[in-house]
Amino acid sequence: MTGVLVVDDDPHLLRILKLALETSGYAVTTAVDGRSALLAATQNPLALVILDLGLPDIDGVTVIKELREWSRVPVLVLSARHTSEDKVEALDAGADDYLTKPFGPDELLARLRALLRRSADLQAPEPVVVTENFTVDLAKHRVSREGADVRLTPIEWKILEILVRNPEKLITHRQLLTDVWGPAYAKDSNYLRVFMAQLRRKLEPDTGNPRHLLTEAGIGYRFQP
Amino acid sequence: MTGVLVVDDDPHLLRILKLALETSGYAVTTAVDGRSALLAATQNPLALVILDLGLPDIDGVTVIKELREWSRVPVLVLSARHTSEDKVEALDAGADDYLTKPFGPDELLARLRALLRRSADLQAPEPVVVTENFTVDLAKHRVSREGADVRLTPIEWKILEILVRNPEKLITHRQLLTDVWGPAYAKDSNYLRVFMAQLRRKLEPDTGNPRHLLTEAGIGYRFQP
DNA sequence: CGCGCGCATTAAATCCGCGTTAAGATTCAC
DNA sequence: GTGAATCTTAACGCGGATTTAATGCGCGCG
Repeated sequence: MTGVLVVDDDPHLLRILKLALETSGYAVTTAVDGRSALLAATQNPLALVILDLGLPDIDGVTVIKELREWSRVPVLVLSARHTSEDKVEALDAGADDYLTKPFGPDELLARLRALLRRSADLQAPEPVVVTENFTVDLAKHRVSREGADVRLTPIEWKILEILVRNPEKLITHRQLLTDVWGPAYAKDSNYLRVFMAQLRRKLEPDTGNPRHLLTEAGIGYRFQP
Repeated sequence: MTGVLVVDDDPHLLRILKLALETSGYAVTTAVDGRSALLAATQNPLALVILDLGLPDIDGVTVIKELREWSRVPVLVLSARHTSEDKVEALDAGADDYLTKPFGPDELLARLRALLRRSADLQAPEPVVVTENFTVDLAKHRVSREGADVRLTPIEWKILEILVRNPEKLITHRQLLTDVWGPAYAKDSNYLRVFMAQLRRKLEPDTGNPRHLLTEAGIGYRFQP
């Protein structure tokens, strides 16, 4: 089943969209503001995001940019604003399509199909990441080591997921902190140290010499498959 | 250079589009009907097709379908028809985007960038700077020399990043100091000497005769790829 | 020729971030 | 309400990164 995240602050429109999408066979999760949208995006396996730009808490373009820091999921923008500047800004921030209200449900669904068709090309048919010591199944929210399941707490999972979704890429303290605890905690990296230690204790054979969850002193962490 | 095929039966609009695209740095080929469009698509290496639906010989949707028989090149449709049915038909035939006339050139270019960005993911996502002695991967925050990773400290990385992001450009002491240490340190260039020495020791084969990290006496430093 | 200036290089001293642990605080299930 | 799991907070030692200082080199200039 294809997972779609719909973000809109209008509960009415949200209901309609959810219904229409579910009727067409998509698995829909919803969010009503930017913060919870970004949260939901880390916690669900998504094939596409439908994003209304007019959100109560964060500017929609900012949501796109933050999402693009670590995800390439296709983003279809809805907006009441129809000037060229608005469209250019959203598209250049990382959106894939821009649909102005009011719009017909048929067109929305067709554009959605077009985006999914295009991104199906690069959908790595492997939501499972394997290392010689442990395996991570993004879709199933599961981690196992030597055949046995490893129990991860929510925060541990979230950190691991962000790192694993960006193999070999250096993820900064700032990004991890804001994605897990919110922007208010962007400075305090003590949390990270504690939880990275936990993760390594659970996943690394030798916590003193980590082979997959690497520290980049002063900057962040990196996952090495 | 990115190749774009523009198909439109209106010579005036065709000229305008060609000019706008070439100004933006694309290599443009043109066609005025469906038959020659399909022919041109077989003969040129294309990154994208801009297709007007109102063609004299073949129906535009048919053109898309025929093209899709053998090519997955992104197709951006232009059309004067703005009903849902038209859009759905074109998108489901294989188009990636549908823009109704009249449209602003800015929006067209933004949508085109969005499509190219998406399809670029499929090919080679390598924002890497290479010299004959070392390579710098900005996205992954990685530097390697002769295949082996080079460990850089945060400050070393920051300096290198600034230089590498501006190849051949002269960066002043002042700019490097303020970007790395903050405006308060804008005067003291001793820091820079120490760290440039470190960088050269790690990256240059002959630190006495640097080939890539050059000193511009009295002014600043320069990166030469 | 001697002097001063800016740069490169090195080594020592200082400082800070990291990993680690463990003790409260909080949340959640029942 | 109780207990277990999880999160927060604080403290400490270590190693590496940054800072600081000292030295040598090349060049222009008096």
